[in-house]
Amino acid sequence: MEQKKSKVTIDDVAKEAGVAKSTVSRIINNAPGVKPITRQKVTRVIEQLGFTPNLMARSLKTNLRRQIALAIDDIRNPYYPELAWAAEQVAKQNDFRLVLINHYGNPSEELAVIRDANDMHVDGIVLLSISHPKTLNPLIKKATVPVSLIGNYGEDMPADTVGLSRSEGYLAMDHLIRIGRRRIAYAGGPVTLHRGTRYAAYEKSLAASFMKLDRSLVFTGERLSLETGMEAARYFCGLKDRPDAIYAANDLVAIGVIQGLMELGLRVPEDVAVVGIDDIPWCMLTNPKVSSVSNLVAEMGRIAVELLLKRIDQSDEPFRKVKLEPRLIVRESTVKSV
Amino acid sequence: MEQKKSKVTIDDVAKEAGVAKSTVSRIINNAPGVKPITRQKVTRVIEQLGFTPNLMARSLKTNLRRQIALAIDDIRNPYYPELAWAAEQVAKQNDFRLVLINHYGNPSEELAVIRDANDMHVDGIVLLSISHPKTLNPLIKKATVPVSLIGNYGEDMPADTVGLSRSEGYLAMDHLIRIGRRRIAYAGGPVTLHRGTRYAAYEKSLAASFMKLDRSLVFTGERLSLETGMEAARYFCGLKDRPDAIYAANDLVAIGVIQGLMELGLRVPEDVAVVGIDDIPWCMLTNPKVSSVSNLVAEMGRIAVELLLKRIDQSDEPFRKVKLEPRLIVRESTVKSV
DNA sequence: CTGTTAGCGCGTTCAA
DNA sequence: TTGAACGCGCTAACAG
Repeated sequence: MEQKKSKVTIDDVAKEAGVAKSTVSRIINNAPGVKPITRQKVTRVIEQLGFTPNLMARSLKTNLRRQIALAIDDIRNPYYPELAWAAEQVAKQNDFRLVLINHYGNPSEELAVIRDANDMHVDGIVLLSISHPKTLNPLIKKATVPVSLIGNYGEDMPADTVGLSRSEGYLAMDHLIRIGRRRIAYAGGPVTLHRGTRYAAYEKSLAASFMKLDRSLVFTGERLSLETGMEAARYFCGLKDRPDAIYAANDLVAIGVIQGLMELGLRVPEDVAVVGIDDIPWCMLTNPKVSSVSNLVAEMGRIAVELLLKRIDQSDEPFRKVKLEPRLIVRESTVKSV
Repeated sequence: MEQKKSKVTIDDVAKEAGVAKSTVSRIINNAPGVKPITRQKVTRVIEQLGFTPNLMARSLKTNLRRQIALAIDDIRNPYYPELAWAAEQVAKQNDFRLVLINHYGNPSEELAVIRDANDMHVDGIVLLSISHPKTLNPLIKKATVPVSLIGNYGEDMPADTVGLSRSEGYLAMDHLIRIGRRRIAYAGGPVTLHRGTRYAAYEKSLAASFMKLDRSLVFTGERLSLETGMEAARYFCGLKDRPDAIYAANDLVAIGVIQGLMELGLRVPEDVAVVGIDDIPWCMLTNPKVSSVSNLVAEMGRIAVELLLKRIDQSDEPFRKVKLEPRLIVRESTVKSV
């Protein structure tokens, strides 16, 4: 009765059914060439004994673990639950489990994820790298399991990749310019983040519209957080020549900016239009609701896992680089609601 | 060069170093009784060959996988990232990984998690059950790995448990009553959720204050969502005798209620005070910020994992039932900001 | 202090 | 169609 921890093995089944364990093995793996009679008999015994194969032993043989890892910087970032959810969905559909790893954007931890790949019971890794260390490439090459990357990396990465066809920033900037804003400011974190593409989009968009870059309109805080946004708002309001629009490096910053502006008595979007990036769920909860650019995070998670599973299954195809088109979502922080 | 997938084994190391593999085993497990000289030599070879032990084989022997599962209903619920994060932290500190499972509050899926425990590479399960099926108890008894429960269950659950010392609802209701509100409404989902404790707190608190229960002040939607909150707001505003306070079953509902009320031209908290439960991060982003009751979700996650790891390590101690005290957090949706 | 040996539970030849 | 035997890579006795 109290055999809580005792596991019934394939041998127990074989003995009980009066067959060899290889026969049982064939049956649990749906292998052909087993007389229906035998199959039925053994199946009954399996039910009866409540046998389930020991995956550890099986993995040792097959070298397949039916698990993949999802390595992101911090699940608490509102950006990720959608991603993790989508990834887990696809994994589950294929009878894989998902191991969650937070690497905190710490370059060494990001690398450790790959290096420790074989120390984990995983058949592959979905990695979203923030810092994108230069050593990533060689490390992936040496990895014992395939890696699927989310984000935009160099073309030479030896991994399947799903990213955006162009920086979300261009859509955000285009939008601000198109609604007639002329003094557009940038609020973000260190420019190295996201490999600078979000900031680069700022400079390039300005140039493309023949607007000159005003360094005083660039605010960079420590992290992409609400606090940074609020500091940015205070900073911009202190300027003699206030911006009439702010392009924030992500929604958290955008929301902080909006709160900061409103606390200082400014109206959004009338006085200052604000646009963010990521389209996190919070965008729809604030007042005004935040215009943002969606990078289709759930879609990326889904595709990244699909690519990974495909490669685990068959690893000799050329690497695929999937590009998604970011999508502008106009809400109330840039255009007065009708 | 292109040996990406080939793994060097303990035998390779042994051969290369000219020792027996048991010696290598001792070294990688930091077992005592190895001459420093030998240890150094072998260590060098390990480095050189880039050997890392095959965990599958090790697990097969030790029956320890160094992985635990975290089963919650849906990671997209804003309530959970904190929990998942805390759980992963503790796991990582103990050199365990965390497998994420969404069971969608689906009773059968909740049960399947436990039933499939041995089909997963996990040493234990942290389970947060929403529906709390009656068959949970016997299933946990039969499980092959220990289970650690988050939430409030019966005292007879054969598992370590971390829950709250009393329903968060009492704190919320106390608060509303104490700030002088007399017509307090309830907005939530099906009363069966959370085993009804959040609604029960509503009735009991009213009774304890000698306020009579008015059925017209109880609104129950389909799910605990923003939409439900907005519907509730519209419903309550349509009443001839409007409530002056609303106790929402969770923060999502509370935020929806607030949005709904404000769209209808009511002031929060002046006309109607609103309090939620869970203290999700969003509470601090809205305007007004939402008063809520924190159930210390990160703390619960941390403790649940600690209890689980302790039991994995030593399974014969009596089950521990940890109770945490929920905490009221007063923000702007109940008391006018100073 | 180190080597030899025997499994852990399963999949997979190869014979029968 | 089935069975016997071997080995995946590792740990854990037991010798030496």
